[in-house]
Amino acid sequence: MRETGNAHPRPYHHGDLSRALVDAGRRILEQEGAAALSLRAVAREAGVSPAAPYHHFKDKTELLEAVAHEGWEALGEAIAEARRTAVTPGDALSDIGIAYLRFARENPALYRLMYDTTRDRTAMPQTAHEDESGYANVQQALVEAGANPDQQELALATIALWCAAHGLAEMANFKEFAELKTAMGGEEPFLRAILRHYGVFHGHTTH
Amino acid sequence: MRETGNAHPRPYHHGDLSRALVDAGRRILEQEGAAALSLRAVAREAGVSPAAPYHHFKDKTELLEAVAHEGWEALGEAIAEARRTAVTPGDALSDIGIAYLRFARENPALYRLMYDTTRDRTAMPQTAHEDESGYANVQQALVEAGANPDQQELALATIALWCAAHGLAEMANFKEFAELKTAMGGEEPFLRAILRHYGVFHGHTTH
DNA sequence: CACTCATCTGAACGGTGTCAACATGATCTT
DNA sequence: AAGATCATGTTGACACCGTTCAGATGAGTG
Repeated sequence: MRETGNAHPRPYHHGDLSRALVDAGRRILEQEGAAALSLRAVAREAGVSPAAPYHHFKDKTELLEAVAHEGWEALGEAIAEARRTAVTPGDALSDIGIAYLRFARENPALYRLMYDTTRDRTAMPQTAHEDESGYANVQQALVEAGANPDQQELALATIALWCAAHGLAEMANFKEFAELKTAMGGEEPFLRAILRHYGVFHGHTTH
Repeated sequence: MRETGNAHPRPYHHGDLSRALVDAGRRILEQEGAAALSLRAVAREAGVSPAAPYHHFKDKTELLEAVAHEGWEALGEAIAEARRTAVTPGDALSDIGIAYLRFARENPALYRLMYDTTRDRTAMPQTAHEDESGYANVQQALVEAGANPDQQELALATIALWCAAHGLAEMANFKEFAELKTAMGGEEPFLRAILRHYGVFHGHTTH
């Protein structure tokens, strides 16, 4: 029942197949899109038979969840770094927002998969409840930016921000916004302007 | 090249098959979930061979777009009614938000399909640019609530609101929020509290 | 009536997720 | 060292999927 195993134990026949499968899944997802992400394609890419993955994941769903999990970790790191490198605590929130949106824009298929799988389970990703997670970082940044520290109010503010960022991430590249974007001098000003509408962002230092 | 045809012209063999197909698709979507929504299942449900739909839709995608289109119309009506029945212009915005969220909660599979198809086309639904659309209603409600009437600023505010509502709609039933919801006395107070965080909502009249 | 042509059917193709039966070989026990 | 164990991988099959194509059907038009 042990999970995946440690780093390089070079196990039985293939050599950490589960890892190879997840990597293959991620590559297919980024390069060929979600439509091409079939169990068989992943097995093909990893050089094994179509049935081999079933010794590591009970389902196609479970494989996809593993891929999504890596996505959540990467997103969490992007957020943590944005907070770490922010000039002032006041900048941190909008910098986090921009980092979040950049991640979604640079990994669109992965980002979408992440929310598809979490929605199917009607639960936040596991990482979202750990200390190093994106959620915790947003919450702390809120506190440092002077938000109401009451626990319930703080939870509401964090959720509100997260939802807004997610919605924006999914809609930001509608064609209809192109005109508005150029009128505002690019995509980042457009995004920052919308973030500012949520009332919690003050950031003006941009790059 | 004419679209679907009018109400009851009782055409060739089946009798407005395209309509029957869209209805079947919607029923399958609501009752059996998105995973069961196959072209063949829709044809089966409509009592027709698997190849028949191809005389009305060039693709499975095109069928799904037709289903999604009905969803956008229904959502637009829900928003229009919420605005119409709001007690004061100040209530309209939060009432619209609640109506939006209720629609998403009551038709989760349809709501998801709606955004899947629109995201694939990287374009807002057609309805979103018509006068009777949800977008226009939100924009007008914003004006009546005293928002900045500058056109660019107004567009930004509308987009910001729409994105926030969408993000909230997709995340609102994460298990992790259950505790917070009951602590606040139900789901609607929870939703209204989050909407209030977006700074544009004042509503307190609830039902 | 004969003709046309949109509409529907039947059968087929390659692709998919999944499973059961079998092969393989690393590790553990003796 | 030999043999047993058992996780791992393969082969082949099943049902279902989206899609296409040749042919049947039958409503409307001349």
